[in-house]
Amino acid sequence: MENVGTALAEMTMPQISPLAGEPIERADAERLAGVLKALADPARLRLLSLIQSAPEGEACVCDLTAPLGLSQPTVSHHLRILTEAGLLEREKRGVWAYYRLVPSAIATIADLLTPPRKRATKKAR
Amino acid sequence: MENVGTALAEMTMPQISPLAGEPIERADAERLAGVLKALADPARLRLLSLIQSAPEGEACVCDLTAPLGLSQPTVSHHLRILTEAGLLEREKRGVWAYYRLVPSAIATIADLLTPPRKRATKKAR
DNA sequence: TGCTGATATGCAGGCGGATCGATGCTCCTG
DNA sequence: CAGGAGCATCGATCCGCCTGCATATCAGCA
Repeated sequence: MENVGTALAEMTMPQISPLAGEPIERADAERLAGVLKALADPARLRLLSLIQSAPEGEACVCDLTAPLGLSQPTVSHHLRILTEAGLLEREKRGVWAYYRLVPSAIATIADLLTPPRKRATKKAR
Repeated sequence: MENVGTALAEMTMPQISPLAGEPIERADAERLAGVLKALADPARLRLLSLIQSAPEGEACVCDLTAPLGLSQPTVSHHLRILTEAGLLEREKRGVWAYYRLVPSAIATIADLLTPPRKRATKKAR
């Protein structure tokens, strides 16, 4: 799984809804599962939460290792996975790498999981 | 991970939002990750989709093995995981076991993932 | 009661992933 | 330019999980 971020974009376009009327295809299921796999980890959920609640909505690696209780390589690893999933964006300023979350990405996932009833016509939001 | 279904219920009550104002705790992150792990599998996503799109919104194991291309024990295994996660409910009628999905469960997850903007009320917990 | 069909469970192989220590790379600073 | 700090990558280890085969369990039926 190299670049799931594009996979998320591809799912957003045709507006695939796993819980809509028709069964999803194997490829779509694998794409969505890939993004969900990135979310389905306690450390990564806490990372997203920590970054979102940071002062400017952004945080660098050195700010995240301590609260998580994980080593710096491990934190970098998780941030990499979240970034490749399209959930985080990375901006390097000087020696620091600042991460902030991509709001539309998570909103898209929430949308995909929302039962069809609530998804009125098409592109909500 | 024995009973994630109750975990989802516990998360629903205090209305934990991983992307709300405050960072989530380790235990909450693990509970949510547990439910997301149940979702983060192509076979299980397709199972949910197949069951939802079935005639009466329900399906038995024998109807699901063929479309998935997986063995019957494997399908039973996945259905078990989804059921323990609180995403499916099982009803045994005669020799068959009918599965249907719990709408509120997935709606809850989608809600938890929805960015804080849309969730006006700030439950201080 | 004995048989058959539908499901569930046990067991084992194999793969992917989470983690850490060591190391390399880049940029700032003196 | 040399040293140091912040991060990413590499290699290795350990654990969990997906899968199938074999088997057990249960309900209906002759």
